Amino acid sequence: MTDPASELAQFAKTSNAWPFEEAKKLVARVERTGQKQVLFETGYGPSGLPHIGTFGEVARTTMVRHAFETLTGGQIATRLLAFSDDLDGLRKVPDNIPNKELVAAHLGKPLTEVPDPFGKYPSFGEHNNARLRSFLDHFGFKYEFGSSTEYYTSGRFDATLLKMLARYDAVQKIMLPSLRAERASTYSPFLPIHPRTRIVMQVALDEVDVARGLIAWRDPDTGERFETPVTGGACKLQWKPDWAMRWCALGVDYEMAGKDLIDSVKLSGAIVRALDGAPPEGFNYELFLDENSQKISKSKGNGITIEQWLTYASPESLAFFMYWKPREAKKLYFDVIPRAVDEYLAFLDAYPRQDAKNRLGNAVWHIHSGEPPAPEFIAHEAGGKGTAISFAMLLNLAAVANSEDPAVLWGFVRRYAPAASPEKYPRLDKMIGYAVLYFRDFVKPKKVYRAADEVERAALEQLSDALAALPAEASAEDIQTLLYDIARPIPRYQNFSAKGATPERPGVSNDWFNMLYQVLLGEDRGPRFGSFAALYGLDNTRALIADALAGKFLKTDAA
RNA sequence: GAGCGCGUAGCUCAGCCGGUAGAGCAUCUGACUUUUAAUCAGAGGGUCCUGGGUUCGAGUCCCAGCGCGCUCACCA
Repeated sequence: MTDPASELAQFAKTSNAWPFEEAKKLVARVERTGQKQVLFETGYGPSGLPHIGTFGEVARTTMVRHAFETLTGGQIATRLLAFSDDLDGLRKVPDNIPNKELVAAHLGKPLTEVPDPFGKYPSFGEHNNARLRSFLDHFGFKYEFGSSTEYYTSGRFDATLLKMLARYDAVQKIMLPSLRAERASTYSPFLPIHPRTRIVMQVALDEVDVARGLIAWRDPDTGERFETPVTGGACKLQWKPDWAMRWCALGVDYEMAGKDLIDSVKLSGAIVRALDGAPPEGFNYELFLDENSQKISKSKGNGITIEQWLTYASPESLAFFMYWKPREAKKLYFDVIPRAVDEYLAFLDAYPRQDAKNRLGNAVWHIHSGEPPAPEFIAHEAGGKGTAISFAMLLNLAAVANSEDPAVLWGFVRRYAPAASPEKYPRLDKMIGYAVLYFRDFVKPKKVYRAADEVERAALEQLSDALAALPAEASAEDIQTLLYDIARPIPRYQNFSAKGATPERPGVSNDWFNMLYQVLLGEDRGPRFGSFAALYGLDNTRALIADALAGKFLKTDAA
């Protein structure tokens, strides 16, 4: 019998799309170990809010997960653990929170012991965990949430923690060469939580007592000596040993990380082996860069936020951005949005025409977990084949129409396809909404308007008066005729070589229309002006002329 | 110092398992002239960073180099 799932799996085996390449590593791992389940992990540091990188990591990991399920025909169970390192000590007060003094009084304590500055949760850590979960839920990711504090205190890590204590020397042998001398002298993989101040202590160890499962250390301020069990949440691990311990204790099979963590992955992997475990599969993706080609970091606040992206484009376009070439450094800034949208649409457009093998290499297959929606085609005439309307086209349209009103853009779309409507094309409708916002914020400010000279000024005033005399319901054709009649007597715009032109009734040259675009719209090209005025409204058009003549659009180079 | 990535038309980039070098934009030519460009037809444009190697054959694979960018080496 031909099981479609296994047929797909056969094609998947030869696919070189990166999620399959990644998933194949996991298939080899499963074949090696005979395990019946695969665990994916993504990490999260709850000292900040979830951001675009968090989205990228979960989205990409989900793509690998789905590729793996396809390769194995669903025979191996998969889990995705979104793990929050909320036992980590708070290092500094974030800028973007209220009640900073409240939080500042608890610096150094585990995030789950710092009060919530928003006053909604028992702790700051729990607040941010909740934000992470609602963030991931909002995008519909399937995952399980894990809290470091909960895992530590419940004893789930105890066995591995004791093992690390027993292998203390081996761990130090791995870690110390990676550190500078002054840091190495006090380095300990175990960070005891001070029993009185609750601060996560970074102190040199006095003694390692494997038999009793304890470490001994001294308070640097008072000199007082403490003995702390490494188990039960009394003690946390430095992050590289922590990562390794977690991989080992939970049996993590896959975790990806940015290229800034390449060395950390190596060190943590070595520690896992020292604990007789096997490090997970994974790969290093390139970092996102801001407009100046600098690494995007949450603390710097450069680049673009996920909210900003979603103001101007769909979540699918962002998922596409995450899919596309994860190993290449990419600028993550506003100007990449239109292209991401259009490439996504192009792949969506191609998908129905592709055979199974090519579909598996198509980004939209990975973005939509194997079930991309049908593309929306706008047909020029009933029964026509239709074309997909691109974001670039809409931006161009918004620019030449000079409009932030979706209804005006819809008017132009209907000129092309009379049967189109927001109800019939909901995704196009959304895209039009995105386009007008993008136009308003990024295109319009860069428009260059030209000042009208005396002849142009007179002609525009004449045009404005003539428009005022037209009935409000004047058709595009009526307006177009008016435009020609206004320009015809003006020598500058006369064109005697035009078809049907006579010396008594000259044609009108393109210069007339070009002037309208340059002075009124700040563009070298534009829509058929009669149609524009009809859609835009006669009063609005007159106001536009008045504003242009008043010099309101001219850049004042006051600097 | 170490690591990662990139280098293909004027610009932005594609190029899959090695088989005569591609697209969009830009440029140029032509068509259309109560016309709009969200149009139609066509053209030009390349030392695929350099040098070696493998191969019947290399933009593609391997080695070395050059250039550009980023990251790490304190914390996560």
